[in-house]
Amino acid sequence: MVRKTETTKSKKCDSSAVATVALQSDERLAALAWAVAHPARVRIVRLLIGRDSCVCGEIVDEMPLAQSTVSQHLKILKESGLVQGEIDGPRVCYCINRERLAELKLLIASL
Amino acid sequence: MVRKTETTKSKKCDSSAVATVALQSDERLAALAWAVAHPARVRIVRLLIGRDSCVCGEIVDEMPLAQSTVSQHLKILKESGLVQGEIDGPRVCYCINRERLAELKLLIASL
DNA sequence: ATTGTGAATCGTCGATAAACGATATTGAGG
DNA sequence: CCTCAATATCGTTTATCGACGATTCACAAT
Repeated sequence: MVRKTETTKSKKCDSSAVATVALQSDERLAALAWAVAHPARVRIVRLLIGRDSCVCGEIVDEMPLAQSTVSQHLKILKESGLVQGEIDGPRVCYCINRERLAELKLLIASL
Repeated sequence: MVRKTETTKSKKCDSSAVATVALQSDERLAALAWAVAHPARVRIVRLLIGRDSCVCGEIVDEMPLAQSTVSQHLKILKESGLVQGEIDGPRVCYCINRERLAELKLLIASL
């Protein structure tokens, strides 16, 4: 009845060393899945995959969302690593990080 | 500069009829990804896949979380369809819904 | 150096997730 | 019928998301 809650509270950062790898894998998968866990971000990812070359804020034009909102989603996608952004003159070109995408696919496929 | 925000506000439920399928696919993928977008839920899914047969609240024993919290995650997994729960006597057995899992894999793989 | 445009950030708001403890609920068995 | 154990649900708290408008930042080009 006492639930091993202490495990969470007392030693959050150092783990038991045994299942560490699995846990990290869980978090890795969760993080990548999280990036794609919103319709708008799925849409963006699809857009970027479609145009093999990079695109910039024309993403905004393709979405029924405010520019700032799209920018937020792009930020999340960038943080997950699924998307990369390069500054190209006055605008920013985004493109898919194929490696990360492959990682996501692998992690999901090997479930 | 006026952003087509109206699109969202005025006609949220009926879409242009063209990209409807794609949009639904986006939401489908997002919903399934969402189920797996949390380490604890990834863990649970892995547990259930591991034990091909159903398991019950021994899931709780495997997790450093309170019983109620695990129950919440299970609820989310159930709502996504990834997991099914059957009442088996005093306890509840959970098992993976292989079809949904396959759907998730397919949707991700076909990105 | 100034301006103008595309993009990121800030601040806010409402909604929802995540976690917990406490309280219901359910079904087996005495 | 009552009890016990396993789950689910409720209620609360804190943190985060998602969306927006407004502002700021960065860079090319004049």
